[in-house]
Amino acid sequence: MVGKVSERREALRQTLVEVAESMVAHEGLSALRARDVAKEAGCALGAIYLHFPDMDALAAAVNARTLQRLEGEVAEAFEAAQARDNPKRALATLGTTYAQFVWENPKLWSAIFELGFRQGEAAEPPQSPEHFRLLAAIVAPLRALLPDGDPAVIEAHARALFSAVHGIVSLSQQRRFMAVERDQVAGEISFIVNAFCDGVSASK
Amino acid sequence: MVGKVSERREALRQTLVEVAESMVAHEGLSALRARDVAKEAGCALGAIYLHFPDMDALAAAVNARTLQRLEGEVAEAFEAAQARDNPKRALATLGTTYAQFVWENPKLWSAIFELGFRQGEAAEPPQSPEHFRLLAAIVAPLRALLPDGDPAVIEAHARALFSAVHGIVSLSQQRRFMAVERDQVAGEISFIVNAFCDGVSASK
DNA sequence: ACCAGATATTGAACGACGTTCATATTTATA
DNA sequence: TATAAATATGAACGTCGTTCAATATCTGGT
Repeated sequence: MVGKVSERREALRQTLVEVAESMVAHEGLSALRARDVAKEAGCALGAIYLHFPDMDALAAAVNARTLQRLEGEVAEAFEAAQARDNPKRALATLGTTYAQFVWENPKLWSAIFELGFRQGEAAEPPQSPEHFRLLAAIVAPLRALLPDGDPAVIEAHARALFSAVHGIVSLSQQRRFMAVERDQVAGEISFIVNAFCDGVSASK
Repeated sequence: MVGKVSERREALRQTLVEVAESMVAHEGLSALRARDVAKEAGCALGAIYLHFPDMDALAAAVNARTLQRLEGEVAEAFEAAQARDNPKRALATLGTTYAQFVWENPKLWSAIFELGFRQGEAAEPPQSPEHFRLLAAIVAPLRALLPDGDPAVIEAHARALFSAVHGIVSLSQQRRFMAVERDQVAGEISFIVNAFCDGVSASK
């Protein structure tokens, strides 16, 4: 009728992910219900399971999209801010862009970790192009600060720096534990990034 | 029969929390089932709701215990490592002790954030004695590094430093996103703590 | 010691959920 | 068009958290 079978199959898969993404973005991961998704996507309840083994897999598809957007946006802003002679400033952009993304997409971002906790440890590290792009964007200015550094060490530092920024943003957004006040986040991120850079330079 | 009513009431409440804690510690928060708790605690299903408004409240009681233990242990190791003339070393102990607690109690620790995500933003900041003790333990060496610093700024730095360590440990334990490899965590925590301290000193 | 009235406890029943699978429908092939 | 294969359906199932009418227990006045 409307097209080839494989096309309609793929179209429904896309629709399911988009519907699910909208629900997670507006109501949170816990509001992602199979019956609601089916109704909104205009298919039968069981049809979801022709495209995804279970609801967690659908949620994972939503999370993969979010992660790609996040990594893409951060890497982009990061690269745009690359002043060749100012790696500190470039790295500070990492933090503020990450924080901004989290504030603009709090429930999509939460869903990534909510599902992660539910599924325990990840079996394999992320391997998307966006992920490598983001990692490379952090490694580049670190290499400028530490020209003779072991690449493996520099990558470990890059991961640690990103994780540190993630920790500040994460606890602040949840307002739990040892959270930094919201209006102090940007300042503290700059502070820690600058100190980190100075530490990198000094260890050379 | 066995004692006054109020005593038995309180005893059952304790039993419920202990049973729930054991379940979360061994099987994770998602394995905390009302019927299992009731059976294990030797009470009726409905009896749980005489002590807690819902299962999330029982989980929250477990989490409060975990958080107290965590904050207590970290603060203790932290204070024990206080070499008056070596605030860097003292602060590095913060990170390693936190990481060790997470590795020894992965599911109890996960439950704190799993429930947190489920319940959205916290309404009020934590106020337990252990929390203030931990905060004070971090503030003290920072004040040594920054004797004339504004107390509010120092507290913000303390929260940011803890959050940064939390981010490194958290992503590493989940093995997700930009996780630091497990055997590099201690080194990266030391690195970031040292750089942070140098940054604090330099900003004076 | 007895017995109401108050209080505490029980567990069957309810509704919502993810998931399954016998059935119905649509599509591809001859 | 006839027939087999592939695809979609949604009622039904089992498992949750939660409720509440029914039951058991306790308490204080006689």
